[in-house]
Amino acid sequence: MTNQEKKIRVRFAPSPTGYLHIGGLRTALYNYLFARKHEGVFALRIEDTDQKRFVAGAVENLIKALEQMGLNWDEGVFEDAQIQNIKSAKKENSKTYPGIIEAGEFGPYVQSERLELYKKYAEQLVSDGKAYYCFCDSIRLEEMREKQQKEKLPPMYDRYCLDTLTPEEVAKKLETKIPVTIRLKVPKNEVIEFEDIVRGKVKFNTDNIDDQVLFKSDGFPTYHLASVVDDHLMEITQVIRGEEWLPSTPKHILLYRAFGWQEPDFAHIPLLLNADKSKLSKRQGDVAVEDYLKKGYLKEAVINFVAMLGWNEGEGSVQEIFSMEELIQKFDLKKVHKAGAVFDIKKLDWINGQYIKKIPVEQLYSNVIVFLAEKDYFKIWSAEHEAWNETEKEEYIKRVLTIEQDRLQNLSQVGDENEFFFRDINFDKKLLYWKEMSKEKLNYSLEHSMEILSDIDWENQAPDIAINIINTALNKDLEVSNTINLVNPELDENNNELHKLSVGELYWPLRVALTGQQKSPSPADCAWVLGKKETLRRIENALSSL
RNA sequence: GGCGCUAUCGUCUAGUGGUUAGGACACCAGGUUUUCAUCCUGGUAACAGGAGUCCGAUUCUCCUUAGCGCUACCA
Repeated sequence: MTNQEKKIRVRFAPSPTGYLHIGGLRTALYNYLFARKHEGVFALRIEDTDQKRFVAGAVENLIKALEQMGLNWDEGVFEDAQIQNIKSAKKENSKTYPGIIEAGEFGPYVQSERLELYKKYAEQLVSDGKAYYCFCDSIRLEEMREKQQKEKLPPMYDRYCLDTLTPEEVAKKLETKIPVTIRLKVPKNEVIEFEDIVRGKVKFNTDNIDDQVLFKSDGFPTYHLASVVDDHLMEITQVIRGEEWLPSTPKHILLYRAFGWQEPDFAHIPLLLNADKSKLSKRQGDVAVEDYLKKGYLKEAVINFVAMLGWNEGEGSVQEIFSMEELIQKFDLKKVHKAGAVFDIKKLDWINGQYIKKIPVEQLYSNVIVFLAEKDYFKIWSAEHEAWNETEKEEYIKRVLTIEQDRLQNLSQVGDENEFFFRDINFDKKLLYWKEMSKEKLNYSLEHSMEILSDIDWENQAPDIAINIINTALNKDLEVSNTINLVNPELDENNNELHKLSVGELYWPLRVALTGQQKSPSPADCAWVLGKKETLRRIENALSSL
């Protein structure tokens, strides 16, 4: 039976190193889409076989981020809150991670809880003559490699322990508790060929493959052994993973063969790249999914963006925006690209804007609030600032705006590290306006922002003006009663007119809701002056008044 | 160094043995806009190079080049 004919089972198997990498998200997404499309199972397994890299809370972070992005999985590791939705009858608390629950028939799903298993299989390979014990220490290995490099030879294990040790010597050494590893005995001059779903035929000669360590002296397996054993035991049918694993795939195939197991299908998806085409890294921007969420990107937009990096439906399609349902329906591993894709944040911004336009106004208000609150620059709603009195706030505002002015004047000197700051407050446009504005005008908006906000009879004025403004924003064609519905979705949940309000238009109702005025500083700035509590109160009040 | 993968506008990509090589982002220009995360119209811009197969190659083959990945008791 081919893997395609079996019940489709795929997995995302991250190693918990702190956070969910954006590239990891895409790998998880492709697995998820493939599983859902074929009505298969999507599992989450934790590959924590490197003790040195242990990071507290990483597993929890991973689960949380995946959950936040709307990728739900069927078996593997879960957090408490998710577990009621999981069908599997078998649920157990993780032995290593407090608060983590493992559900599914193929557990444990945490590799550090499967050590005995790997040991058993590694030893089986030794007794079958497919692997061997190695007692070489790191010093010898290092010297060996140095020598090989000097001689311009590929650095590979020289089989010292296989070639020189007699079975008796091995047995003796085993008893003495000298650190020992188990290495795969890679056959000589054999061609390993396999059909990769995205790349087609790929060939490797075993002469270039090192006798990989399978089982480490600390009692943990390496990735190679653990993933092969687990994928087989968990009945994984397609291994969908990053391209960086392509060179080690022949090792894995050798392992499947040594065990006499059927290989899964492999799909090696292209890398995500920095602007300079190197593998996407922390150095050149955010790589953690949670960072993007924090900046106000919508999860739908991030998913949409990441899905299109290396895949599209082809056939001349010009569609750019896909819902998760559409992605599931249209996703095809064969349409995944071979070449890496540069992660271009500008396109994400645009996609995000498309999604912002679609979401209901009411939700958008809260989104704006979140967005404002998360601005790096306007760190205004911390406990510290909430406690400030008006004078302190004014002082602070003036100070910040002065800095802003300086920054504007020195725009050309600002380096890449401030890109985020400028993007967030749309500096290109702001710069133009400010350049044109006279000093007095600038002062006007500064000094009067406080005045406006304190003087107006906001309670009475705001609602009327809001209706007017919104009417204007909507091309003046709509009845006032309609408009009320637009702004208060609860009155008519099916009112899709809501979607007609554009992002820009949102600023007007928001301004009026906050200030009761048609002319005022930016709503963003007003919200900042008012503080989070008051801002929310005024928005709610405006909504209910309508 | 060795092995492998990859190669269409700046970026994400569509596409074909014969096309004005299409779309989107970005960019530029113009317009719209009561400042803001508005909108509209238009424009610039690509088949890495060289052989071969063919009447014809961006498309098929080979080579070169470039980029990237891997080359650990990391994953």
